[in-house]
Amino acid sequence: MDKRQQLVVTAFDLFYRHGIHAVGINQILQVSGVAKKTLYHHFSSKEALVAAVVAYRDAAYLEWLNARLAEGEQTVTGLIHTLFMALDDWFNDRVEQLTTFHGCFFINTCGEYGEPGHEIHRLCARHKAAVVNMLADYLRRTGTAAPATSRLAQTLGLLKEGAIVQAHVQGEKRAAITAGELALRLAAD
Amino acid sequence: MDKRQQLVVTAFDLFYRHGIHAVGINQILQVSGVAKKTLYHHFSSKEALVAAVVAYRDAAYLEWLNARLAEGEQTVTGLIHTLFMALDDWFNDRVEQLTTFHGCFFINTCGEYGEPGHEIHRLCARHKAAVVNMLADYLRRTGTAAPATSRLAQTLGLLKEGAIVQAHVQGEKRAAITAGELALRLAAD
DNA sequence: CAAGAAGCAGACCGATCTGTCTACACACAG
DNA sequence: CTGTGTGTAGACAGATCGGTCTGCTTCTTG
Repeated sequence: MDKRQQLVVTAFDLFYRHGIHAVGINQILQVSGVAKKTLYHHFSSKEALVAAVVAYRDAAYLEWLNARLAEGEQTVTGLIHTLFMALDDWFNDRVEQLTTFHGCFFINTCGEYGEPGHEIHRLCARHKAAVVNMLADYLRRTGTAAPATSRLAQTLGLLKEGAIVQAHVQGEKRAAITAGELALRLAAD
Repeated sequence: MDKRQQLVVTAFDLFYRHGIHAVGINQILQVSGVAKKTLYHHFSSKEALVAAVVAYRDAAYLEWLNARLAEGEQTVTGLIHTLFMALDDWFNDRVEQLTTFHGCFFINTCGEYGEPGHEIHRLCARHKAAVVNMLADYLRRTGTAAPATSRLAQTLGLLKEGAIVQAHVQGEKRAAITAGELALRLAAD
């Protein structure tokens, strides 16, 4: 793994656990064992590193979710079941790929970059849109009618965010199961 | 307004807008026009101030929500309608009492204090539990059966968190309306 | 071989961080 | 009258912040 990747992975780990503004550059350097000069060779500023970390998590999360959805049954109910079982695995730390659950990195990050116009905030918004798009794609493949897919994908997204927040803030680790049952009831109409 | 309250209100405003770790003590002092000695007279540390700010927002939010729910129709569907209309007002900045919408302060704060054992995190969890309890209380008064009330209150809580996240991260200001429709469909069963 | 990219350690910069302290002012209760 | 509580302004301390820079090494590539 090259130094750039080492920095991004280490920074993600620390940012995810403690928040972005709570973690200093020097801490990232110490943990990753990379020299300061090297960091500023790859990134023009801390914020550029933050952007790279968001992009890294974006790619990792979408890859994981896509793999999970692809291996499930390709029906509407099958997809919903697969989605919320995947979330349940995540909440209960059965996915090494995503590291220990500390809520949604993108939601947490938007808490620190609250202005909707900020670049970091926009990257987070784009991630959430990408997730809903992915869900819509899978729904479309099941043969659901077009207007219903995007509406259902939005609904699943809303339930997913709600479950993540309840799992993180309240420690309600069964939130994915609950949300999945709600989703099935809503999709039945 | 005494100096202690001035500090808390100013700190909340800055924390809510920019995040907690991004705002320094000196900035709070400058904006509030309070002396540093006075701050440390009332609070033993920045974290003690943070705790007071969380408690302040907790009280303010619960008071607002309670007032809104009380003036609505006391039926299940009436309550759901009232709840999500209130959220819609919040998301679209029609509630001066809550200041400009920047997502949920408690969710944002949990992003910065990710460890579930941390005192600040626990205060946020308690707030979320208090909201669900309030919803359950109102549902109970409509004459709904006991086991159904707590389940429905949890569901409403999940939809509420999902709507808040979508409204903040995605800028989807209609999220409360969407979530309200879902809630009505779920409650109809 | 030469050049440049990528790496190291860490000194250094000015700014800012949380928190302490001095010195003084005013109000109010015993 | 005299302490106590609440307040002011701001110097100060020690640590840490993001970021720059020097000097040196190693690898790769034209």
